[in-house]
Amino acid sequence: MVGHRLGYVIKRTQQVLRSRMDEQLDAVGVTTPQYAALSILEEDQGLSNAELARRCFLTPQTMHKIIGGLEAKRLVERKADPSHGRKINTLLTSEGKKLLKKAHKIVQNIEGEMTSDLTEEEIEETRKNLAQCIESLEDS
Amino acid sequence: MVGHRLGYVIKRTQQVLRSRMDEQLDAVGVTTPQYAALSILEEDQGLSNAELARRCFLTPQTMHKIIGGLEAKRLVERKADPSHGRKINTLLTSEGKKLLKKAHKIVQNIEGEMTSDLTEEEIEETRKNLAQCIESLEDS
DNA sequence: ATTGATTTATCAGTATGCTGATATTATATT
DNA sequence: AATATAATATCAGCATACTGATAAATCAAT
Repeated sequence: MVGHRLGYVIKRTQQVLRSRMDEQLDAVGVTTPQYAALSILEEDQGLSNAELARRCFLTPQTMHKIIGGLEAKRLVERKADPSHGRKINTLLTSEGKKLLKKAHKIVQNIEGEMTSDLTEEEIEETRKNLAQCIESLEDS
Repeated sequence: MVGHRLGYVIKRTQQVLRSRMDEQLDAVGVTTPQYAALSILEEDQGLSNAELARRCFLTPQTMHKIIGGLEAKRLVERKADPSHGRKINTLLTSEGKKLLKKAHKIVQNIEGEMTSDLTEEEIEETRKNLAQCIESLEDS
């Protein structure tokens, strides 16, 4: 039976988590990937599309579309890099910053729900083991 | 920092796992969701589109497209249910069955790589904790 | 038996996420 | 300085994966 494999459980967990996030982030009008991009921009204002894509582990083409959506909603704005003829820097607008505060609360809440029946040790153990899985997959 | 949260690590693990699967399943000509659908069909021949969607936790609309792709590759065939005027049952072709055997080996191999630096106890612990996460999210 | 609710298949539209392709700018090499 | 390499932006196309909508068949309940 396929449902017993660790890979299956990882996939299913991500799927349910993503579903909850999309559901509840809808209240502030963004999707989960859009939230992720905004969060990275909050840590590092003015990243280019290519840099943002690398931070989110996405292709530049995918990130280009995500930024397009955020721009249409006026949550980010793009300005040509003064010291570079090709880079276009992306910046959070004040609306974007405001929205992000609400979004963070929503996501923290979901994460809290998710781990509500685990001890701190169990959470840390799981995090550590999954990090090891990532490393092993990347080395292979 | 966002990179420290359990939800982030779950997402990243699933992303790398999916990437390895897409990469290596390409050798037999299927995508990861197509492989998943074929695997369910192997356990239960002749499921309808709606039933298959529920088993894979996908919408019927999404599954409809996936089956369409598999049908075009002659890995499955669809036959009207004799005792039902609307259901269309999906069955693995002999090519589908043959391909699935190779695909299973590929996926088992990747899963083995992924967990190669974990003990059986760590794998079981991780599986159990993630299953708890799913339950908590579903209850919320 | 007719009505009403559910199930199923499937069309259309949007948002990811990928590969492939192209053009432009920067950078490194000679 | 000229050329090759790399980085960046962005177009197009395909495969998921979602919601919304519609039509047809089944089932439940009077």
